[in-house]
Amino acid sequence: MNVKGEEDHEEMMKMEELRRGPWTVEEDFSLINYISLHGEGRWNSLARAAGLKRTGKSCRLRWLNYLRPDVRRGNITLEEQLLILELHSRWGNSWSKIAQHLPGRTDNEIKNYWRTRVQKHAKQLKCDVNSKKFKDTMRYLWMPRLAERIQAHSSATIVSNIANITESASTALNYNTNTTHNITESPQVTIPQAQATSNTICSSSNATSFSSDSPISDFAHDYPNHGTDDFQAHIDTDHLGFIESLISPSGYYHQDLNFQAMEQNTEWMSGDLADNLWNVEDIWSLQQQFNY
DNA sequence: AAGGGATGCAACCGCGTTCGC
DNA sequence: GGCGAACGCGGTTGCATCCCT
Repeated sequence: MNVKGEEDHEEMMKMEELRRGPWTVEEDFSLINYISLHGEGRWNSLARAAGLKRTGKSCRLRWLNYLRPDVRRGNITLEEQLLILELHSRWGNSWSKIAQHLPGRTDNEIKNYWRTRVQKHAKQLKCDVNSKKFKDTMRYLWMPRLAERIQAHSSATIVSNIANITESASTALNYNTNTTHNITESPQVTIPQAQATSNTICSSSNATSFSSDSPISDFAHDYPNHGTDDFQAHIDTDHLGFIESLISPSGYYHQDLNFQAMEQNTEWMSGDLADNLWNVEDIWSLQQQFNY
């Protein structure tokens, strides 16, 4: 065996010692314990020092996506869904960038959400997730509906509080539905202008007439930490301003869409969020009104 | 009850970037 | 400035679980 061969063999031996696949409780404990004592970083040496037969990469991933104390687990909330849609429309698949604006959520989690939920619906609609058709469907149907539901769920608590804040903040931010404004340090939440000149912004005639029967428990489920400092802290004022802007009559419903008829005709706005927001048949029939 | 497809998510991989020597 | 190691990101895979027949 030549020198190169020996090196390869040694590398293989090292590889054989390394564990892969799901982490055990013992491994998790070792990693948490080590990081709590010595901090994170230098992942390869950390893995060795902690006695873990894992690559540094694997340790880093396990820590960031699962073991970190501030990782927020559980269902993606309405608000988070709305934010993901908006930020994705702005930045595309920059998951880590998007994740920075969803406290406690990891890029991996957001990526998985996008792939399993959003792309699934694009597939069902037989259109590309990056197509104008799909983006418009998101923008003019899904996002306003999410915003409506968020307000319906939280009108007595969060949004009313935030609305006050937003109102005062909007002055400082020179916020209105036709401008952009800052979210934390960088995202510019653009309030869409309904296809520029060809489609004008219009109001929904009965935008607040639904979802009021949604059980309050939904809210408790979606916002398990609401009311806590932590939760309040993660509600960015500007995010809520953005949500408010999506809600008619100041929102940006497509003028050609007959939402009143749709709401009378479907049940897709009530019940479980994720499924009912995307009643494919309803959306598809509405899409015909886009005159593509 | 079983088995096969669908789904969701944790984990891995490859590659580009950053850092430190 | 060059080089290797470490880091971070987006894409992909593998597997456990769920659901339907």
